[in-house]
Amino acid sequence: MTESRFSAPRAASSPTGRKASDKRDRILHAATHVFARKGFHATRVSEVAKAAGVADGTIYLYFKSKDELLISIFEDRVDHLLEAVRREMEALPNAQARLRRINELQLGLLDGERDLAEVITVSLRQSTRLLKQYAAPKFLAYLETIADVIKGGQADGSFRDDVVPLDAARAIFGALDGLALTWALGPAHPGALQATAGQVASVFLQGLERR
Amino acid sequence: MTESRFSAPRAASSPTGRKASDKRDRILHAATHVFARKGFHATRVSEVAKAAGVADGTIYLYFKSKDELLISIFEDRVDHLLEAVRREMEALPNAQARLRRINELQLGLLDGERDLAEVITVSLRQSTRLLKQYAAPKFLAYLETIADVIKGGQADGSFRDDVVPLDAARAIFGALDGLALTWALGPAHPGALQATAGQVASVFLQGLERR
Amino acid sequence: MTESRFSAPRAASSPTGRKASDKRDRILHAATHVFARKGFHATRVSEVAKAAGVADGTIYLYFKSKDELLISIFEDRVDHLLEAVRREMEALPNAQARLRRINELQLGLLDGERDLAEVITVSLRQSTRLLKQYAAPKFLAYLETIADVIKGGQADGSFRDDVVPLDAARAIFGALDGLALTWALGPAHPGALQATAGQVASVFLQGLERR
Amino acid sequence: MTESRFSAPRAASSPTGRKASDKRDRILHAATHVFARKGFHATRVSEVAKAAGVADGTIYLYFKSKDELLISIFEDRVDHLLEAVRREMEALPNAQARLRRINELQLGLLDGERDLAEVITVSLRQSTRLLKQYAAPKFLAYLETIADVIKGGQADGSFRDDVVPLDAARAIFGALDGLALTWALGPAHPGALQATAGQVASVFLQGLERR
DNA sequence: AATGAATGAGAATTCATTCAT
DNA sequence: GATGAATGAATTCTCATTCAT
Repeated sequence: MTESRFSAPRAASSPTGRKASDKRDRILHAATHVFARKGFHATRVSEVAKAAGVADGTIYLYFKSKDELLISIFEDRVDHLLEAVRREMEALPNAQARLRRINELQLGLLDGERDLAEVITVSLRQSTRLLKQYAAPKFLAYLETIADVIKGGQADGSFRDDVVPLDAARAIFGALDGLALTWALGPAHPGALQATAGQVASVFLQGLERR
Repeated sequence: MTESRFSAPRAASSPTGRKASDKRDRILHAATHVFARKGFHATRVSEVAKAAGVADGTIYLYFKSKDELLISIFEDRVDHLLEAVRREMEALPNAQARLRRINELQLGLLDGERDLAEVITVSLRQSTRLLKQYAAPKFLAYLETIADVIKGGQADGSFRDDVVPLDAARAIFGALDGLALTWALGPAHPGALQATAGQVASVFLQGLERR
Repeated sequence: MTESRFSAPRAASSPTGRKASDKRDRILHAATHVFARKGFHATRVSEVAKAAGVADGTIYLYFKSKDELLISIFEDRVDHLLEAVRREMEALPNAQARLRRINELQLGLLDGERDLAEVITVSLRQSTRLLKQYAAPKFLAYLETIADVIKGGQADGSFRDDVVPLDAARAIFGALDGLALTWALGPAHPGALQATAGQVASVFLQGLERR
Repeated sequence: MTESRFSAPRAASSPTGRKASDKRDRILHAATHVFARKGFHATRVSEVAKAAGVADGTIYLYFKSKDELLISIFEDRVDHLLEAVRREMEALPNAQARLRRINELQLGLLDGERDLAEVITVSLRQSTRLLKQYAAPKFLAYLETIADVIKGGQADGSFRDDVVPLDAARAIFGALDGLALTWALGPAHPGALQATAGQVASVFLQGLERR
């Protein structure tokens, strides 16, 4: 019954069209929290609604289904990541620097956000549909961005030619995802992820280096 | 509620002396197979029964619940797998060879344990309770086995000292897991995974190499 | 709960002097159209709103509920139809001509009342409450109108005396209803129905003829 | 909770395979009764289950959906009708006798069964899917059987050539259906339907007669 | 008056589990 | 032990209706 618990303290930004997206975000945040705590399947839609302070039906105004809700958490994050990566890549001098930055960005987005990390690494795989979606356009776009960096390194002669860029991209994504998983499952150490990112980058860079 | 592991007459009884446990194994194998294909939640108990060639109710003579069935796969088989990995490690001459073998084993390329590898990769994360209660400790044990290989390599001077073994293990696990996931979900290209596995090992080995 | 027929200023108000009732009529016509197409239950209130070019909530300014909307179609329009049928009957010279005209009218071939005829045929039976409470009496009144035509034919000696007028009316209604239903459900063949209507009339007329 | 209320007093007929179809019939009868009373849409599946003395889920062992349940009532009846009509047709001397018998059979099947008549004439049209099904194979087969009788009459020169047999069949079916409808809506008069059947047949026969 | 975002009661259906045979 | 028909609790999603703007 209590209205607008998150009524957005973010000051009065734009005059119009903020309320609606507010609600979408509220649902998304609530879902991330509850999914992380109980797991996707064990969470009832009504629990998400309650946590978001909206009616059950309201969720379906913003998301087609419970599955879509989970997928949206993932895609929203990939969107941000993809945007950040694309924005920064050009400014960096070479493939090495780019790969390092990708590592930092991917882990940085989860660092300090246990719930999100848990959902991305654990709940995400609880939805068969999402799993199929794992090869979804947005995710693939991200992998291809990584692959492009590797291709760039191969083109300028600094990276080995014998690795398939897209497979390497998958391995890098997976490596970072694996770190996030164990981090999410273990005790919380804010900043720990970022620190590790440098090491992973270092190993991969040396591993990809042309001899 | 009644405890029921139904160890079953493994000695006397029938001519071959293993009839009862036969059925339990059949169910376990069938479940591993079907879970690997469709995921734990998407699989109906009746599908496991059908695949095992028994009636639905029969499953409940051997396992308390669907969850217990998944847990039993872990209890009965993951331990063996983990033990096998450790035993193999010892037999191998150096850290490089060991890391390569880890690659092969995790991707289930040998031993006909492909389904089991997939259950671990896909179904593992589908039961929150299972994940936290059973899988997490074993998962850590597995990671430590990998970490030990890396420590060994550092000790004998072939691997870099500046990487934290457990973090490297997490990254390696994640990289392989990510590849296996992509592969398990897409159309089957048996050869492709094996080739990729070799590449990943090569990258990691070069990446970990002491200069 | 509040009674609300909102008769609306039909005189003064706007330049054209019919704005408010305009909207009520628009909704009523839109509903007739959509109900005719999809049936009462399968039609969403929002679909009626869209077809009428008003907001969902606006419908509730003019009608208490979705059911009332259907009832209003009957109240506002079926009476007119029934009256029109009766008026027409009087103007026609003999029972044969009248029966032919009944055929045409019921099949909604004239007056642009096709949708209304379909609502009566299809939606009529979809609301049990509506059927029993509103439609049944009017339905009987309609049957009696047909029966009166037959009685007239018997009185002037052109129709057989051995058929019970009301039963014949029921049969005629049913025959036309059955044809309309088949026609409404299948692909539209405007000409085909008209041709069929003529045949049915012809058969019934010959069938009722006194020898 | 109470088991087997209708446990079949029909004596011990066949040794096996009677119980299951018993349950199907029980559900079918219960549904006919409840649908007739409350209408199809207003009836909850759980109400049918309760009336049949089975669990909600049991209904889905015998019928795919609530819609299928309604359709099955109709189709079972059409099956009986079709079978009876086909069995008898050959033995009858001419098209006139056949058409008379069809009339009797169609109405006779409903006479004395108010619930069934109400479901067939009213509830049947409450399901959009069923309406589509109105052109379903079984129903069409029945119409074609009637049409064949008419064709036969045209072939031997006793019926008019200018009517389309299938349209005439629809009109005849509709006429009988219309009689059943008003009978179902009005007060109960057992035997009334059968009596009327003769009149309708007489009108149609004279109407179809070649001059 | 008009809007349409939000509501939340309500219902069909699924499927793990049981138990009479 | 084995069966599989029957169970019924549990849950997503829909959609008529409301009401703040």
